[in-house]
Amino acid sequence: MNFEDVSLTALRVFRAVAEHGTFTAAAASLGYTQSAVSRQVATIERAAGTQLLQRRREGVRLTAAGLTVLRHATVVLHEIEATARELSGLPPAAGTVRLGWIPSAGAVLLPRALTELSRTDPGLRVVSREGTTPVLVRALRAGSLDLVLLGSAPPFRSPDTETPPLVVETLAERSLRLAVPASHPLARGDFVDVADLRGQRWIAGPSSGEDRLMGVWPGLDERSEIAHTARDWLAKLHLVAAGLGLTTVSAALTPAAPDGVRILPVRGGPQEQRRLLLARLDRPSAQPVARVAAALRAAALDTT
Amino acid sequence: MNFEDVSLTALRVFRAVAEHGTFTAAAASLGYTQSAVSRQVATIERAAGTQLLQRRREGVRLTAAGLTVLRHATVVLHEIEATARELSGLPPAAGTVRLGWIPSAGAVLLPRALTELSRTDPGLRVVSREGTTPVLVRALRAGSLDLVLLGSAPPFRSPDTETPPLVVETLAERSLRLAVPASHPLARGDFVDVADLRGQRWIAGPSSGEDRLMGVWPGLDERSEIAHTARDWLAKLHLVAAGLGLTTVSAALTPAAPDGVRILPVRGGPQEQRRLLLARLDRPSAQPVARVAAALRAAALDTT
DNA sequence: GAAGTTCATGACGATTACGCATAGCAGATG
DNA sequence: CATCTGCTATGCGTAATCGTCATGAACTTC
Repeated sequence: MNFEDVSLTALRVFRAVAEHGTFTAAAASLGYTQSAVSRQVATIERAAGTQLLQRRREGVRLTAAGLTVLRHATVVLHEIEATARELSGLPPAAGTVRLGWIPSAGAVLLPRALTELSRTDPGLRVVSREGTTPVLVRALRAGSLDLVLLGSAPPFRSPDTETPPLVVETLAERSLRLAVPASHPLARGDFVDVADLRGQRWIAGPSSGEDRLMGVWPGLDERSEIAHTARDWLAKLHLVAAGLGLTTVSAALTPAAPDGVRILPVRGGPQEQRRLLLARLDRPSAQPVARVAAALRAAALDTT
Repeated sequence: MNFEDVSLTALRVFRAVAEHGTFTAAAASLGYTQSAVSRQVATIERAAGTQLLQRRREGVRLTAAGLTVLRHATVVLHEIEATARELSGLPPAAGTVRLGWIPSAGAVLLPRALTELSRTDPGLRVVSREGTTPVLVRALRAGSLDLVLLGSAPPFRSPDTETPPLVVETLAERSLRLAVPASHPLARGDFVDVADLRGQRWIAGPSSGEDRLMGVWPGLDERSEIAHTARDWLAKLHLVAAGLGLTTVSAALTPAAPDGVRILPVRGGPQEQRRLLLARLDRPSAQPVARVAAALRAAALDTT
């Protein structure tokens, strides 16, 4: 079987798998069973004559050939969708930009950039969605997002190691700060000393994988007590406001801190920097995408 | 049924129909029966929700929607083929240019341009094929040719009236000439007077459609005797050499005239001009295509 | 070692796609 | 006017394909 005999269905299934990272999730997103996905992937791999996916316990990873297929598949499927749109008389819909963002970019940068955009480019339509870094990166590679806002911590590795590499731009570099209840003794000054952080109670992020101490000040070698874990920033900050613990927060979130929470720098330890990244594919960006990127860049400068 | 549900097979069939102009010819080129083609076209039209082809007695003609679909289909199919090539480890094969030409461009211009190209761009591969104007234009639109050499006579209408229009460039404008046997009384001078053309025997081209007098000097209102009809230039010119008749020929063919044939201008009538055109789609041309176009342009100037 | 992931696969029913044969239609030809 | 020769459309039977269900195998986590 030749690759030219693949079906569009197989390409769609493959794209969904690439985007969601597992057969099961892809199946759910398509309304198929996992079995159907498995067969379609087997078929397309037979057609390609090579493995396109490395099966690993936690899901799949694209091989080099898989990336090649994905690159072409996104073009093909996009073209089909564009044909359908044109035939139904709709405009080319080239004005819509799809943006992905991590939660910590959603409270300040995103609304500012979008507000500004709606003033300067009222014709531009932006649809956005939140997600974790791996989810957003996969969606970007699968062609279902045009731009992605990501975070990065030292040693500032690239968000993925695939080829071709993503085009990544640093929008801002901010120091990591501490969210402290206004009523807390530590909140009296304009900064906190790292020595005072031992023995505090912490509100951590969801313990996902390696960086399981997200939310706890880095480098505290003593066993820190994690009192609560939460993913949502509003919840985290209100837990802090209620005096239930401390948490780390990017300086960029300062303007969004609710009453009862102070965002303070920490002195005495190594500089803890966090970067906000804007990533896209290495294809030439359409003009509306470039406008949104520019607005995000401007908004990031604004919040300095 | 939505257009997004079309199959690649349907797109391929549709492209073949657009290229060959009839269901039957498309079926033959694909190794299908006419029945299968008819069904696939019906399916894709149902998916598109509109007629894509006007059925006429002599074949089909694309509607506006049909052109839209064709445009996208060529992209999609090209992308699939590129994927197949990449997966089999071959280079992107971006160095191959597909050129179409009408017979009168094949004897002089084509070999000159290709010889020159093989000297200046040895890495460039050109595959070419001969065809009639409508066949070549359809093949160009269907994406199976990159460049097409065409002829044009007054009133120099565009080779087709579809949208988007083809990008057409005039490579040369030559006067129409007369091929005369060297032994013929008319061959004594350096030109022929139009008055002497009455009552001659002619070697015409195949009587296809409107321009059924191709080969006979235009404007001879009397009934001219067509002694032979031939499509092939070598045959035509050797029929002339054997004294079996006269025929018209573009001045560009002069260097290719065999012994026993003189190519002479005709005086006394209106100027009969013929243009050699180079046509391509309105998409931006890849660099190798531009090289070939440049070589053709240069060769056309050379043969002035 | 039990439970919960992951992907793979045999069996089955519904759909689809093809070729064959034939019908319908319009212009050319005698 | 009848026939012939292009063209496309369609009824029918067969063979391949696709998706679900149910189950299995490999592996991590508790």
